[in-house]
Amino acid sequence: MKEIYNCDVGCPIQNTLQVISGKWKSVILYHLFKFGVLRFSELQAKLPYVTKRMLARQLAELEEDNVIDKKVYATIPVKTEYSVSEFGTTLQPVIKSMEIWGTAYNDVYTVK
Amino acid sequence: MKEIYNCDVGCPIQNTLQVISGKWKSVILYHLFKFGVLRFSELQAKLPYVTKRMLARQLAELEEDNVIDKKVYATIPVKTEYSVSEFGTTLQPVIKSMEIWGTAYNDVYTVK
DNA sequence: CTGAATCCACGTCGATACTG
DNA sequence: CAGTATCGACGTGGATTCAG
Repeated sequence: MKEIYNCDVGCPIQNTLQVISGKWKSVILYHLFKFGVLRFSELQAKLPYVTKRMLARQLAELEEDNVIDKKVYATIPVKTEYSVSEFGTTLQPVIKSMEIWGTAYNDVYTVK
Repeated sequence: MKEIYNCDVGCPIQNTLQVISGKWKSVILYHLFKFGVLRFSELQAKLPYVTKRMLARQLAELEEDNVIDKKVYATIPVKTEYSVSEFGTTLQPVIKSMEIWGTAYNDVYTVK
């Protein structure tokens, strides 16, 4: 978590944005929900347009917010596994609704 | 719309992000869903931490994407009204799920 | 393989002032 | 009232390199 967007008028949306805003977080969560457990390199493959650096940063933030779990195997070479945490699963309806909308209106923005 | 996030692996989330990403868009939509029609100054009051400049920009983008409608009354002084468009209402489930989550986990990020 | 660290270009955003 | 224009500070993100 980096900052708190204040919004005195009472805006629950802000809370949600705190967790899933960030350029790629919701996409990462989408894939983790879909596949359960993914390694770093597997996530990279699924997000070809995200740099390693950015992916690492977004994952770190998600982990910091306890949305995902990270398991590191001290093998050589190292191997890591990411999965949605118990807390993170509460976000499933949000991601799901985004998926549904994005699927239904898939054609809206395919052409520039 | 500013750019297309490419994601060959088939990611409907990206489509949704195209429309509701942007720092304050989902919050704006949340308020518009809630109140139906809002003037510029009313939106400003509901988003005290957003500058006029940013609010105007986000509204312009939402309008450009046909998510909201803008009605200008050529009175003196000028008066504008914003409301969710017919297309924009399809986003209601997404915003709603964000609202539900943010309400349920309201306490998660109230303390730094 | 999975990152973290450094450097730097670029865009974003806030503050301020201005217009119709 | 509802914006737009300009400027400057700041953060973000990409490329590259290094490390465990």
